[in-house]
Amino acid sequence: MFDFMTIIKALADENRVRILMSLKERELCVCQVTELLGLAPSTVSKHLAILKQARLLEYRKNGRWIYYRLADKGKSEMADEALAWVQKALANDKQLKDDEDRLEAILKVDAEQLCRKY
Amino acid sequence: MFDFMTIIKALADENRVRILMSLKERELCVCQVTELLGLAPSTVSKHLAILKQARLLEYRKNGRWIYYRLADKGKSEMADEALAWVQKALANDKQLKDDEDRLEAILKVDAEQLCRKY
DNA sequence: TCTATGATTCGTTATGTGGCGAAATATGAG
DNA sequence: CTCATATTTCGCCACATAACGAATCATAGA
Repeated sequence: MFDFMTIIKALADENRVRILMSLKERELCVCQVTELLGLAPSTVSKHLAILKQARLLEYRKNGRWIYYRLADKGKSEMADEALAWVQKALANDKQLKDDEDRLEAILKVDAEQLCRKY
Repeated sequence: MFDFMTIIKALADENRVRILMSLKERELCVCQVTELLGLAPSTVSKHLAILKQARLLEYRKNGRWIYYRLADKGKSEMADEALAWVQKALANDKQLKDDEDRLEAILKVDAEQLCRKY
């Protein structure tokens, strides 16, 4: 029950759901997520930490950059099923399609240039 | 996205999840749910309203009693899948098994006698 | 080492939410 | 109608949480 509630509460914020969906096809560094959501870096960092705690995300470091991705499957069955459910439920969401389009543009900008804004 | 967030937020409270799971096999009137959770009737009523708004529950009136049940399938695909996911994820939850046991006892008491306490 | 920079942590503030009791509503019984 | 009772609505309080900016930490490069 505790693990389940941790996952549900992690999902119970629109910006965190947007993060999960933006990571469906690729990994992103924090500044790219920040650009997508239009929030302060500290806020995004907190959201990522909450998703990580729920075992919905993992990350890897590469120099000064930290790349987040959806959790690898098989580590937490509950997390796997939560992610599958969210993706299915929101597969055709219009707002998230907008995010996807804007993300395409963000990915075309050099990450180093993008981050320098903050 | 709005419907999805409404459902997720409805699920993001342990007492509301307990309500959903207690209704898995049967309908219950408000005072039975109140007895199960040990909360004030007004609080339970609010929780039920939130679940109803998310289309996870329906109800029927019978005299002074109002019986709540899980939403009939086929009305909201998102709600159907949410309920299926919750039930699968928590199928073996220990705390919820306790609820189930206590519910058995509550159901043996005449509902009229039970409600008179409040 | 020193500086620049990506990310996180901390402190604060505003808003949201769960809880209760009192009052209101609705329905059945007498 | 009047009273009892099952439920909901309302007003309030305590606590949780999302947001920001400032400060801190960590790492790469000069």
